[in-house]
Amino acid sequence: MPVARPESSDSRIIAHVDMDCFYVQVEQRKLPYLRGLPTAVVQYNEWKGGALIAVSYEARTYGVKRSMRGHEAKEVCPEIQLVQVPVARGKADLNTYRTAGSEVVSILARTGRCERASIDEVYLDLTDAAEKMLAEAPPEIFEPVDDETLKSHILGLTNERGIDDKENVREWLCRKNADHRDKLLACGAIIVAEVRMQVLKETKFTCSAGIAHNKILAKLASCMNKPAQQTVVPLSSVKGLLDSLPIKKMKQLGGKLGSSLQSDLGVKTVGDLLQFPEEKLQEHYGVNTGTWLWNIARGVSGEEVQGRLLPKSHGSGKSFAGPRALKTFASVEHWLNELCEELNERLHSDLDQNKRIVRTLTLHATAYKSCDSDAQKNFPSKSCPLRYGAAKMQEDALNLFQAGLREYLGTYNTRALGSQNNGWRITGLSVSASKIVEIPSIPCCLPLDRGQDDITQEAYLSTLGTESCSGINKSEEHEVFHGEETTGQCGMSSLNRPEQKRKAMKEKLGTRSILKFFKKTDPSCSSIKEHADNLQNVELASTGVRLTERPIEVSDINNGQCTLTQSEHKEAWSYKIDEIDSSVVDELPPEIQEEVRLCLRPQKRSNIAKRGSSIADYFLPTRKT
DNA sequence: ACGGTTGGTACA
DNA sequence: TTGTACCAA
Repeated sequence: MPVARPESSDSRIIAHVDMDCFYVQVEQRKLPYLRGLPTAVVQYNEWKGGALIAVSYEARTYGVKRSMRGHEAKEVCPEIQLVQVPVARGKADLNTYRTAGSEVVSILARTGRCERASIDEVYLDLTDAAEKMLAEAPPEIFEPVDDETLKSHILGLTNERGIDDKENVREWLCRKNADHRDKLLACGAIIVAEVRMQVLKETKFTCSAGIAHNKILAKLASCMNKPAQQTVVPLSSVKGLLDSLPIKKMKQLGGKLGSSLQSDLGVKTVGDLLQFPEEKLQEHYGVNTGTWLWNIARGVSGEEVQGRLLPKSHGSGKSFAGPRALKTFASVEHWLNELCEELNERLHSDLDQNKRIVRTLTLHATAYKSCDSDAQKNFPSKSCPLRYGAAKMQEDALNLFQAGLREYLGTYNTRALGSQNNGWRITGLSVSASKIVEIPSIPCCLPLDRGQDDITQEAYLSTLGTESCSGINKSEEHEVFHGEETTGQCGMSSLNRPEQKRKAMKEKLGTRSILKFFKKTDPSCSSIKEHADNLQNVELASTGVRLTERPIEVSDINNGQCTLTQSEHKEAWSYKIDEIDSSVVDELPPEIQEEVRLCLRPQKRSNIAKRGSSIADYFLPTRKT
């Protein structure tokens, strides 16, 4: 539960952007004849037509739901178009959606501090941009005519004179005597409408958005009017909104905590929460959660937009339902190998594109014992330092599994570990990589060792050659995603980046792009500074000149990951460098080890000795004290 | 014992 | 720190 911060008096302007049935849109862009048809994306299709994971709005009108199987969907909507998620290595492969999500993030990030909340959701802190707009071009003077802005939904706004709805919204946006915070919200709405149009223009994807004074209200609002619409939450509407809102609608309260509030305290709506003193809530749910609940009831939430464009971990997993549960050690090994191959590939993409290395490998499994009475225990997750290369990861993952299985089965039953099954079943396996550290100055052309698989390695090297090294493509891509680069800062991409071109593009452009209101005041997100430092370039991007010059396509982005700005590297590096353990460096692809070591300060060796310095120590049975 | 897969956070 | 649990979509 996020820590509440009531002291921050929420006069920020926050937006939550939510892609509309995102996977469907990705498939419809790829297959344009699907546009306008009832469509769903299904994962696998062997069993009952596969599981729906995204449903178009046309299909929803037939009652098609995300929880359905493909066959059920066909029953209620016979003409529904079912598109399958790509499969690689016997499992669902979501890379195309990751890539598409990154396209969107890279556009939204131009507006201000940006947090990638999921593959298809983003938070934006538009406070600075809104304040700048209000100061320099307030809506009350430069009346917005933009249709997308006027289609906004303003919670609590009534249309008493029965005039045209858009005219009604325009009047609200332009009120001279409005509260300062309402004026900022109006600016936020204009900014969000414009950036949503830009997303549509550059990606062909629609999205919906909520604009409010904090994250939780923005999130709440973003799904109130879908698809392709935006909703504003003025301060004056908050109480009326929350009073009758079912408690489960609030983010974080859709699960057990929400149920507990309902059953234990009789709280049905957020408004019902208001009766309870903070102390009471703390007694029931702990200090942090109690305070958080007390604030949420009042529409207060101080969580900041994180300023993070990239995921904090990578995972690859698969479930083995019912009869497909794994019974043999060999089958577990097989699937771990597949999962590790995918993970390894994604880690190398991250290294390539973002210069990030990963430090920890974790194995999760779900299991049950058919005969055993001791059904409570979960299969324990296990982790160890991550060694790059598919073969090493496979070896380590299998060892982690073995360690977990021993613990899961208990000491008496260890003889059952042989390849014969002795009652245990594995219904889920996943490997994940976490503790990602950004590293500077890895030359982008280094041929990285991919691991053992020749085919994979070959494919990798070829993409590296064309995409990462010399090609025009790559430098163009850098230009889209990077801001100005700090000179002298381990300048890797300055080599092949056409700086001159930027300057040449400084010509005068359309007069009133709102993106010019982005300001550099927030030190916590360096990318904002960069964009502010390059106003002309930002304007270029926002006015579609870049688009005209070279449209963004799916193939422009390698593997579902955005590229970090250089100064983000610098900032992260400056305080994370000391944390890199030399034993981790040992496990990097040999070619970059030296590179990384050069950047390490006079070693501060610390915490490798706990388990011993050998990887093998991580797989021994955990000893009791 | 099946919406799957992928991700995030809080806490002990 | 590691491992668990919960949450979301």
